[in-house]
Formats: sequence, structure tokens, C-alpha cells
Amino acid sequence: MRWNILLNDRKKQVLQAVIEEYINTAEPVSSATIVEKYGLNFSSATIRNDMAELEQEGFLEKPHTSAGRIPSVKGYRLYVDELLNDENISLEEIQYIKTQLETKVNEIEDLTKITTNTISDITHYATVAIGPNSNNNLIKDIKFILLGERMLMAVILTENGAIKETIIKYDEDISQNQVDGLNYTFNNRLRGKPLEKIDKPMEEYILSTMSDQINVIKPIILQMNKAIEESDKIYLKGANNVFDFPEFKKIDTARNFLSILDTKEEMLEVLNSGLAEDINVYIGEENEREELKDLSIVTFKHTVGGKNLGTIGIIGPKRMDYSKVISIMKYINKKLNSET
Amino acid sequence: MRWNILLNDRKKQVLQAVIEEYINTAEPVSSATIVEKYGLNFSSATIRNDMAELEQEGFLEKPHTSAGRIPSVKGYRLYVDELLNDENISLEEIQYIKTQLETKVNEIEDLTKITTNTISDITHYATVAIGPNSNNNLIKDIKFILLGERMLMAVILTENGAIKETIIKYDEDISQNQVDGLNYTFNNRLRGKPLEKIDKPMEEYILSTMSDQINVIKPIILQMNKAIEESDKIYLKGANNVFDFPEFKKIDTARNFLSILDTKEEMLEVLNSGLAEDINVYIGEENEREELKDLSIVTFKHTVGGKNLGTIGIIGPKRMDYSKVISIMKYINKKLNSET
DNA sequence: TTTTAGCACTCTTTTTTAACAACTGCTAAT
DNA sequence: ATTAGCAGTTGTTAAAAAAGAGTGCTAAAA
Repeated sequence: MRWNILLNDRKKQVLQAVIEEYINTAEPVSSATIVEKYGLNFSSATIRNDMAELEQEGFLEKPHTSAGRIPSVKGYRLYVDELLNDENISLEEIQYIKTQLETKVNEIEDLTKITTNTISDITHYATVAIGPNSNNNLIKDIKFILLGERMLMAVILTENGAIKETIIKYDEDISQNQVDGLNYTFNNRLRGKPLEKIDKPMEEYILSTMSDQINVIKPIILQMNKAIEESDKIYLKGANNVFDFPEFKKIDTARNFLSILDTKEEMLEVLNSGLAEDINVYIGEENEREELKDLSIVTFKHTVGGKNLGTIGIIGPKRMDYSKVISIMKYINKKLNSET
Repeated sequence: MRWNILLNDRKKQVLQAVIEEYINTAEPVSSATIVEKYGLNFSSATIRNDMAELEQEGFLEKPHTSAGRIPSVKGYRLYVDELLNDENISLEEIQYIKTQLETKVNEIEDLTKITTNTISDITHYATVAIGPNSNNNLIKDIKFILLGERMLMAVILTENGAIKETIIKYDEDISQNQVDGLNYTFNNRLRGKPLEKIDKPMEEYILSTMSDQINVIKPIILQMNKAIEESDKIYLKGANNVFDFPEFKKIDTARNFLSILDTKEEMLEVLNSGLAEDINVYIGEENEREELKDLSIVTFKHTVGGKNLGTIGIIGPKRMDYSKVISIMKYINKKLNSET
């Protein structure tokens, strides 16, 4: 029986039962259900008393007098912090994750996508990913390559293995000589710096070195900035699974949810707000944003060999299956860092 | 009055009025509405007679005895083919399109995105885009570039300006000599050929030239194929606007719609099924796929200077505003091809 | 003390019934 | 050929009634 873990206090068992039942059914949980389905050897009246107390203490709520109980944010919090089984993962899931993560990738963004897809596939929750904070992402090398007489490609390599490339087209021919100059100057100025937009001062600084090449350099900076900015792109998977959850059966709730996911800026902020922990859980109103107060978010900083690959976030209803989600994340984290 | 175009037959006027009213309101249209809002100088009883005949002839339908009429697929078809105003575009819209299309882009995929976004923004319908059929897309040049001792980048340039690039990582060092060989061989074998997956025979063919380089070439072909395959990626904008249409107010309809858009293969097939025409309209059951029988699709092959840039498709309810959609597409088409 | 049976009470959900509103189709008149 | 007028259908809304689900409390049992 999965809650015979450490608990002797019946009230905690009741709380756990209510929460797990509610996570499964999305319906208020009655005292009778707990007795029947969770094998507690007490009468429903006894459980009712416990539930009344748990409500008093703020762990449970009642939608209305004649309904069963649902967990409060405080209840979920206790569950997540103390009651939750973080190895709730099946053999099939383990097998699936292993297979997925073994896919050979050459770009770290692909790895992030695979990880995100895997999490979403297993949990069925909407899953978003963003790249690592650019500040930790130092430029290792910049290469300019002539793709044709009038077309240049700029490739930026970073210390943690990310690669950005962008194309610049010109109305006039560019010589290999010029390209060599660009390679030298840009590397000279930017190598070792964090991967972030090239600001005005830096632009001036570069131009001061090659003041005769303004026409060549201006479009480069424009395009490079565009490419860098695109690094903030968020990757989203499984958003349409909202429809699987009864709390989104009202069309407006679903719409609202999807529109939140659509606003890149909000998502960035949410994902970036994660604390130092690898895994952070924000339940309902614990989220600062008004629009998220009915949702829960679990964020997960994934790393490989100490290199931060960005943050992956799962967004779902408050009755999210925290146990499963956290188990999956922990397992993936372990797996990602155990490979040679 | 917008239907004084070529019509003298009152029944056609009635049909047009019913369709346009239904497109606007999504409600069955009554005879009285037509008299009041569309200024036909007849009594509602007369219109009623016309409507009865139009129903007899299959152009209109009745949800139930006491309701107004809604257009049938046959009705929409007549409307699209003969009655529709294809210059239904406002000054603001023209202005907006102009501004958008003037954005400077260096990659044609960006132009497709901009065009797609513009169409979706104006029409509020879900809009999907795919790249051009690879057969018309000939390889112009392949470049291999050493990004580090153990990292190679392959760039494929095509005749119509598309650019694919991909990264290949190795466990051992690669010399510039080897890269030169790759450049020579791949161009020798693939230049001028259509951009499509490198098949087994071609792979053998290449390997026969550089049989000592199997370890280098194998991963290249793997990655190049991946990159080429990704060209089929579909770009989607405005899917969440479904929620704006009353026909999708039942959650299952909305869900169904969004899940259709999610299935890449289906979308590819639908968009590629377009006939020779620049603009094709598929109304309701005219679509072959069962899941699309309650939807309409308008596809639009966009070109610049004779070069096919791919197909853009709009998907929406059967009562889609065909007039607006087609007007926008025609205008964009003109605009794309009038620029120097 | 703790637990429990039992039942009245509350609130929601579902079903039923009734009243209303929206249009059509037809008839007879223009 | 057109129209006024009205009976007849069907859907929609509102109100009322019935059914269902669970709690909280009381008093008794363990």
C-alpha cells in the first residue's frame, strides 16, 4: 500500500488519500470513497471527523456543504513536500525514457526537444522549454563564411555547445579578404563574452576597428542580434492535451490556458523565475501571475555534465500528478548525467 | 450595393444574401432578415418562396422546420465560383500587408513566415505553410565547413534560395583536406539534383568515390537527410483563433480542429493536394478527408519572381469569409510579384 | 476517549413541465 | 407574380419538482 511509507498519523493518510483520489478523478472526494477505495479500517464517520479537522487546519476545502473535499494549496504543498513518492515510475516509462534519451544528437537544442517531448508524452501535460540563461553562455568562437559572392553566413559557437547561425545577403560582392577581417575583429571583440545582443557601445567598438566596412558590418550585427534573440524561443509540446482534463472542459478555461502558453514573454518570465533548486513546484496561487493562479507549474533545470541546458516547465491543473511528474524529472536528470 | 454586380436574378441575390449573412452571424438566416438588412424590395413571403426553391435546388438547407436557412456546400460553391467579390479588402488591410511585406528578409523561409502571419492576422483563421515541393528545388551548392577539429557544418544552397544547414560531430579530428574532398565529391554528385533525401544508391555512389572515408561520410548523410526532412516542417499560425468561432464552442469540435492541425502528415497531404491553380478552395465535404468535412480550406501557392515558395493554407469553418480570404491572397500575390 | 451508526439537512444535478419565441409554409387576397 | 396573415413546428428559456450526494451532528458502542 503506497502510503504505508512513514505515516502513522491517520489524518495524514486521509489527506494523502484525498489528494491522490482527487488527482485521479477531479471530483470532490467523499469520506465513503476513502474508506472503500483506500482500505482505511475505519468508518466513514471517523474519516469525516478527520476531514473536518483537516479542513479546519486549511489542508482541505469544500466546494459546498454537501460535497466531498478537495485539496487546498496548503494541502498540495504538504503533499509535495512530505507525502509524495518521488519514485513513482513504471518499467515501461523507464524503458521509454531510456530509448528516447539514447537518440544521438549533434545540437543541444535537439536534446532539449527530445527531453521535452519525452516528458510531455509520458505525463500528458503541456511542457515548455527554454534555453539556458545567456549570461552563463559564453561565446567560444564566431565564424563568417562566404556562401556566395553576396551571401555571408555567421556562425556563433558557445562554450556550452549551442550553435547559432544566420545568413546575411548583400547587394555587392564581398571578398574573402573582408571575411577574414570580420573573423578577426568579431572574435577579438566578442570571444569569451556572454551570448547576448550586441548593444550600441559594442557596435561602435567593433566599427571603430573596421570603420571602412560600415556597410558590411551593420547588416551583420542586425542579423546576429536577430539570431541571438531567437535563442529565447520557447519550445512547446502537448498543449492540446488540456482537453483531456475536466477542469478545462469549459471552453473559456481551455482558451485561457492556451493563450497563456502563446505569450512567449510570460512563459519566459515564469520559467526563469525558478530558484536554485533543480526542480521547483509552484502550486496555484503560489504563482505570482494572476492568470496562473488556477494552474500548477513544475520547473526543471536540466543539465548534462554540469552544463546548464535550460529550463523545462510542465504546466497543468492544480491537481497535477506531482508524484509522477517529479519522478519522471528526477529519473531523466539522473539518466542525462549518468551517460558517458 | 455590393451584389448589383452582374445579377438580375433575384434568387441569386437571395442566395448571396443568405450566404453573406450566415458568414457574418453563424445563425440560420430568416426571410425577414434578408428583407430588412439587405434592402431587397420584396416582402418576406416572396423571399420565402425563393428560399424554398433554392432549398429544392440544393443551394440552401434548413436545420429544422422552424429555423432560417443555411447555405449548403453546393450553395457555397456557387458563391465562390460566381458571386464572390475578390477585391474585398480595406485600405487598412492594404496598408498592413504592405508594411509587413516590406520587412527585409534574408531567407525565404522568413518570407513565408511573414506572409503566413500576415494572412492569419488579417483573416483570423488558422494558417499553415509548407515549403515548396522539393522536386522543383534544385541543389545549387553544398558547402562543408570545419567549425572545430571535430565538428563539421554542412550547408545546402538551392536554386530558389532556400538554405539548409546541419551540424555533424565526430569523435576524431577532421582535417581541412578531408573537408575539401567532401566539398568536391558531394557537389560533384548532388549539384543540380532535386533537394531530396539521399537514398541508398546515391549513398553508395558517393562512397564509391571516397571509400576510405566511410566513417566521415555516413554521419554526414544521416544529418543531411535529417535536415532535408525538416524542410517539410509545417508552420502554423493563429490556430487558437478557433475559439472565436461559434461553431467551435463545443469543446470537442475545438479539440478536433486543433488535433487535425497537430498532425503534420495530414496537413502536408492536404496542402500538397492543391491543383495547378494559384488559389484552390475546398468546401466541407469537398475535402477528401473525413475529419475535414465540416471545415473549409483555401490553399495558396505563393511565388516570388516565378519561384515557388510553397503553399499556404487557411483552415476554418465552412462559413469562412471566402471573399476576404481570397481577396487577401490575390492582393498578396500581386504585391509579392510587383516588387523589384 | 475514540469510534461509529443513523438520520436530518443542505446544496447540486437532473428531469419535467410550461411558457415563449422564431420561422416557415400555406391559403386566400391583391 | 406578389403579399398579408395566420396556423403549425421546433427550439429555447424559465420555473418547478424530484432525485442524488455527502456532510455534520447526536447518541450509543467500544
